[in-house]
Formats: sequence, C-alpha cells, structure tokens
Amino acid sequence: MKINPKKLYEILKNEYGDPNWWPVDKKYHTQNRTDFRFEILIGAILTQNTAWSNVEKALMNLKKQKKLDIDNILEMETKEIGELIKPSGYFNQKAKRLKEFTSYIKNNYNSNLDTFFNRDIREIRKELLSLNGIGPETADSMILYAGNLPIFVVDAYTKRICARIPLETKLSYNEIQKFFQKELKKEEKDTEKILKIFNELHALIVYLAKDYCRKKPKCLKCPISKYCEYKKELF
DNA sequence: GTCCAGGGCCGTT
DNA sequence: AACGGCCATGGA
Repeated sequence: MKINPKKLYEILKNEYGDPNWWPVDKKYHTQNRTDFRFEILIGAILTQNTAWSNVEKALMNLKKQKKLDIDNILEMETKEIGELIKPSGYFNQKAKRLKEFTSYIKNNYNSNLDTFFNRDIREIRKELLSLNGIGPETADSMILYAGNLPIFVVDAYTKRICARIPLETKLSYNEIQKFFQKELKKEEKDTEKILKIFNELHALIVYLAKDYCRKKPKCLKCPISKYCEYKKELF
C-alpha cells in the first residue's frame, strides 16, 4: 500500500492526538516579563543530539537563576553559562553557541524577536545558518516553533522513516524538506492549516520513531507497518 | 557496562 | 559531495 506525507499525518494524528510541542512554561515568562519564544530558541540549540529530559534540566537551571533572557545570557561569562547548562551535554560548545546567537539578536535586531521573525523565511533561514552552531534542523526548528512560520523540520528520525518506508529516495536534508513541503501543500491550501500540519507532523514523527521506528524497530505494532517495506524484524 | 538522544563543525578523501 | 571523529550528560 502507498503512503504520502498527508496520509502519514492522518494516521499518526489518529494514533497520538495533539502533540504537546514545543513544551514551554508560558506562565514563567508571563510572570518574569520575558519572551517565551526565547526559551524555544535556546532550547533548539540545547537539544542538538541530546535527550529533551537533559535539556529540561539545563533550562530549569537558567530559570532558577533568572538568566533565561537576552540580557542576562549576555552578562554571563561563557564558562558560567556552561555550568548552568551542563546537563544538556556538549556544554562548552553550546554555551558559546548560545552567546553568539543571543548577541546576534541583540546587536542586529535590538533584541526584538518580532522584528527578527517578521521577514521573508528564506532571509531568516540564511541568516541563522550563517551563525556558528546553527545548522539546518536548528534553524528550521527556530523558524517553525519560535517564529510560528511554515517550514518543515527534518531530523534523523525523519530521514530514517523516509528510508525505511521508503517515502523519498534522495535523503539529503533539503530534498526531504522540499518533498514534505510540496506534498503537504499540494493537499492543503489554507496557510494556517499548513502551519499546523508542519508543526504537528514533525512532533508526531518523533513520537513514532521513539515508540516504533527505532534503530531496532518494533514493526509488529507500528501504526504504519502496512505501508512500510521495512519489516525485517517483526518482534 | 553499553547504547543512544529532538546536530553541527571540521578535517580528510 | 560524502564520511569519520569529536563534542558530554543522563536515562534506559
């Protein structure tokens, strides 16, 4: 049986419902008069090749010290940032990346995230990619989940699932992204709904990959197994 | 103890 | 262009 991105979305949506993504404690930001989008931007860097449970500990450390905003990040020495974000791993390079990214926003956009995101997506993306430590997935996560702008995020899970089904043979980041965006826009014209699908489908793919499409897959109960050619180890 | 997680950079081929 | 080594913590 054949499957496409829209069908995949419908099956996973039926399986998992509304994903809670990207998790942010908005009450914290309301009380402290900080921008919750900044937490998403920082989280996007902290979660690079790292379990979210570890990122939560790092974000919690920053919140406890009331350092989770642009000016307070920039006031800290890189070493001090590293101490707070240590649970998220790679803390030396991530501390440097956080500081570089944050100073970029302050210096070029006067710390105004509305100004930063209220532009052409391709411009935003190009700028993010020019910063050290921000690659395609981090940039696109920032644009989609902090900027609330329609771009499809590809990660290692998406590539794995595409290869196994198979959905798309060219497995480079850009090819997979183009494929999903084209296919999903083909079936849905409403901009708001496209944004919602981009937002949710990436999250749902992560769930699927964690529960079933693992490195050692659990195809037996996988919700898409009948659409997938990769059924080597049915246990 | 081993494996892996919501990647990206840099050097080598 | 593609690949390997490296970065680091914590949970399974």
